[in-house]
This record gives sequence, structure tokens and C-alpha cells, in this order.
Amino acid sequence: MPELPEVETVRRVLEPQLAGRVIEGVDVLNGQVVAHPAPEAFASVLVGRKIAGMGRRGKYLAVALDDGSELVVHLRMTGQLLVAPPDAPVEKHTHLVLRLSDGAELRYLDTRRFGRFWLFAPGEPDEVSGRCKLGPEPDDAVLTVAYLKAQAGRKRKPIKELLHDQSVVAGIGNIYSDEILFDARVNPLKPCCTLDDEEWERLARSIPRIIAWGIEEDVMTPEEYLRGQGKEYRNAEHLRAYGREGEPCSRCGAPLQRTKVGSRSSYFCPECQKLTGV
DNA sequence: CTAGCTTCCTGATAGC
DNA sequence: TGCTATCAGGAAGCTA
Repeated sequence: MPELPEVETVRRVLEPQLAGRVIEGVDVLNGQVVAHPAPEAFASVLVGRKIAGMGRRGKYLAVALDDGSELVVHLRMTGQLLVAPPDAPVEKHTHLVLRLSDGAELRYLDTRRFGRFWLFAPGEPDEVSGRCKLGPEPDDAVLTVAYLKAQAGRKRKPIKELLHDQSVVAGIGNIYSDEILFDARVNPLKPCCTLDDEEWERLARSIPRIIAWGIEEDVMTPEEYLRGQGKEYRNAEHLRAYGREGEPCSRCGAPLQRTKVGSRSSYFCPECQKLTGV
């Protein structure tokens, strides 16, 4: 389940393999994953374009094309982008194939088919992908205590849900919200309007730090990415809270607990992240 | 305005 | 063994 650090890893691995290649053919195997424009137009407009580079905004990837058009991808839960030789067997759940000028193929696989592609003509504003509604990147300097407090307002919803709100901060999902709250020693269920100044300070510091740490820990070579078939982002072993129910807290040794926030599994330390002042 | 629910999907796993 | 139920979760869309 890619969040910002994993999406950034995909970008770093794929960009050097794609930049400079020309898209010679497009096979839309499942039109469901093409959100804009219609699949036929999507394919015909892409053919002949040269890939200039690859960017990222939140969890969105953006392939920049030579004529100024832009191919935007959101992997959602199970989307994977793979570069494969054309003779490699086409795996189950392959929905889109871009045939490239060096003979390789960029393939999109997605078991749950939640992921989407959007293609924007040069100068065409992106008003449909949801990208324009994103809040600042986690490393953006505007992400101050004052900003977070203003976003929280009088909301009583759990702080974890505020971190999930892509219009507040871009790129945080269920895993990294647990990691950030663990690092900041804030209980995931704590209502937004009840955090004290120290908690806001720690949270504002933890957001950029934990996301940057996630990207560093995620570093992998193209060979490793290929071996894992784009499925393994190595995002489990370095985590300190997520998925570690019953394991000792790395700070105090107390067994970590699991709870539900909304409908999401949440892992936290009952000693370091006490629910007080509510 | 916000909170809360449903929808989209498949596959892994649990329980009977 | 084979069935059903549950869970995993990003984000949009809906209702109250």
C-alpha cells in the first residue's frame, strides 16, 4: 500500500529507466483504470510522445511528456508500475501497457483496480484527478504549528484522521500516520481540538522527519525493485509502530497495542501515547 | 460546515 | 473440503 515514501521510491527507480524513451504503442487492457480522457483518446494521444521526466505530488506520480502533456497516476492500494522486457509473461491484473522505443514495456498491474490514470493535454488544467485539492508536501515550510492548529480548528475527530486528510498534508496514509504519531508521542484517537502546544510542536516536527526517514529507509535499486516485481517497497521492517501489536515499544518497552480509528487499524504505545487531557 | 457511511475491488485468512 | 464472513485500505460521493 504505497504512501508518499513508497511512491517516491517508485519515481526514483523508474525515472532513469523511462526518461528519453518514446511511447510507441499503448495497450489499454482494462479501460476502467483510465479516468481521463476516454481510453481511445488516451491511447492515441500518448503514442509518439517522448518521456521527459517523472515527478511526484503527494501520492500522485506525474510523467512529463515532451510536448508539455502530462500523464498522472495514482496507485491507490495495490497499483504497481513495472518495466519489463516484452517477452516477459503478462501477469494477471495487468491493465495497461506502454510499449517503449528501447523495446521495454511499462506495465500497470493492480489487483483491486482502485488505481487511476489521467492524461492532460499541454496547458490543460488538472481539475479531475484530485491533485489540485492536495495540501502542502510534508517538507513544505508552511507546515507550521499555526497551520496545523488552523486546520484542526474545533474539530473533534481523531488527530490520526486529520493526518489522513490529503487537503491538510499530502501523502500520509494509514502506516505513516501511525509512525508520525508514535514519533510525536500523540495518541491516534486524541481529538484534534484537545492537543496541547507541546503535542502540536512535536507533531509539526515529526511529519517532515518521519516522511524523510521513510524515503531514506525505502531506498532500493532498480534491480531490487524488479526482483520484487514492484510489490515490495521494503516498508515494513523499519517501521516502529505499524503492524507491531504486542511487540515492545522501541522507546519504553511496553507492549504496543492495536486499536481502530475510524475503520483503520492503528498501532500505538499505551505508555508513550497516553490519551490525556481529553 | 462536518461527520459518518458506502462504494469501488480481490485475495488472504478465520471460522464452521 | 468448501462454504461464508471478515478484513485490508485511498479517496470520492453521498446523506443527514
